[in-house]
Amino acid sequence: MRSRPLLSEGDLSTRARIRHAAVARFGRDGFDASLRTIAHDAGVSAASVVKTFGSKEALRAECDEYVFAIIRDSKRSVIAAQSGAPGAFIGQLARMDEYRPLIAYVLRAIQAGGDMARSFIDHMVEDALGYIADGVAAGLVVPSRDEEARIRFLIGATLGNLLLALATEPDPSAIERAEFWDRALNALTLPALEVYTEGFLTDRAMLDAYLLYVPDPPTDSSGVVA
Amino acid sequence: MRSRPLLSEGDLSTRARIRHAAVARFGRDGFDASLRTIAHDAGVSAASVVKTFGSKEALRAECDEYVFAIIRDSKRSVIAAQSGAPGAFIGQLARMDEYRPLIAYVLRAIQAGGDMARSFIDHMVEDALGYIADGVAAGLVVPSRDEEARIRFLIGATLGNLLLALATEPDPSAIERAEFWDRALNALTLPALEVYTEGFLTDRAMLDAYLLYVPDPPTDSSGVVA
DNA sequence: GCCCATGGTAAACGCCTGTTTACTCTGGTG
DNA sequence: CACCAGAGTAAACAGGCGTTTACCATGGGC
Repeated sequence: MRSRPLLSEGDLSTRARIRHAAVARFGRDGFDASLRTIAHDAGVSAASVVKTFGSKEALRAECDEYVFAIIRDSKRSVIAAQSGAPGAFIGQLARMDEYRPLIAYVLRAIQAGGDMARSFIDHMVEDALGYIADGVAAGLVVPSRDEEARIRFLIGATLGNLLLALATEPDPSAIERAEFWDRALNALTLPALEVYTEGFLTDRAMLDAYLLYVPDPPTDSSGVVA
Repeated sequence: MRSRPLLSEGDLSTRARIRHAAVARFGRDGFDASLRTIAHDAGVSAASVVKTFGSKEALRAECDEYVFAIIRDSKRSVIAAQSGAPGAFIGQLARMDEYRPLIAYVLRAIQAGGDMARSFIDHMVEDALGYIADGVAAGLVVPSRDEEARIRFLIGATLGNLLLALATEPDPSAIERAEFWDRALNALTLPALEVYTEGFLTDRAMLDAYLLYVPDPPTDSSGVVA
């Protein structure tokens, strides 16, 4: 019910101002960003950050929760656009000025790994399992021998390519600008649509050989085949 | 012409022993690993590392060069297996005990970004441009409207998925064990072969809409479309 | 008018980092 | 033997980090 639900700079409590600065700075520079830098961004002292949140780890946890919640909500808004590849909604959000810092934060969190990365990806997988099943039922999507493994692969392809774009970008401030995301997403869209629509290999030799080698698609959750 | 050309533990000069320890430790823990840890692994003092290499940055540079050179050479050995997706040879190498620390190192370097990551990926792209063109000419590979963009996407899909597996692995020592790579690679192989062989979307609507929206495939090297 | 809770800070603390300094040991040479 | 070059190290150093401590201001309740 807030009039400007995301990152508004002006009339915020100290706590919210620090959190805002932390999300932006973590997204820009990664989680090695120092408390003093964040404090400076927020216009307070480093001691004040610790006094407000208890510790850097607690600040990080609150940022995680904050960003995660907003992204989760926003997914419902753009869920109509979820007809494409799993993970593509990240790209849609990154094109919106107000969501861009949050997407940067999410990518940094995935890059850093840990529980946050795992649970975020798991959440995307669970989401995708639903609407991909719908796509298959509607005849829009080719069925797979292991739906979850395919979804993890496709999400990994999208996120992984974005991660690579992030890691190989020389200018650390580029991640804040729309131009960076336009460039990264445009480079991805055509080849992804090509490969997903027209395939990449013309004959089935490799797939059939692998299917022969591996007796059956796995039934456990990890997609591991013996 | 060395009898054991890669990482042999025993009869090495101090310089080689430190470099060996550094490659292994950087690959396991990333480049934040401390000089003291590496020195301890190599059985020397931290001062000795600096005295031998000049600085941590110089040690890192020598490790980069060393690993890069070996991977580059080894690619020629497994080039017969390069019939599959771009970047897949990384997976082949990771299954070999002697190359596994080097692959871990490369992934950490890509994760860390910077010049090393860029030049390594560029090198893979250049390689793939050649043999994918052959595949297209032989009728084994579907042609693309922008070959380089497709290759970057496919390489990013493979490397990105491995990066995600690395980042979401809770046990930091798992990366040294064959089981981790088997798990990660097995989870990737089936869905990749499926999508590359059978496609993912059944109709051309999205691709055609995008092709209509974007006037022409780009001719510049970056794959950027306006 | 007093007083205490609240919110904030400057300065210091302890720890870890890469690096430097001063020193010791060892082995080969004139 | 004398001696010097090279390899190696322990200990100290400077700087950055997250965090703690002691302190200051401000403002509402008795």
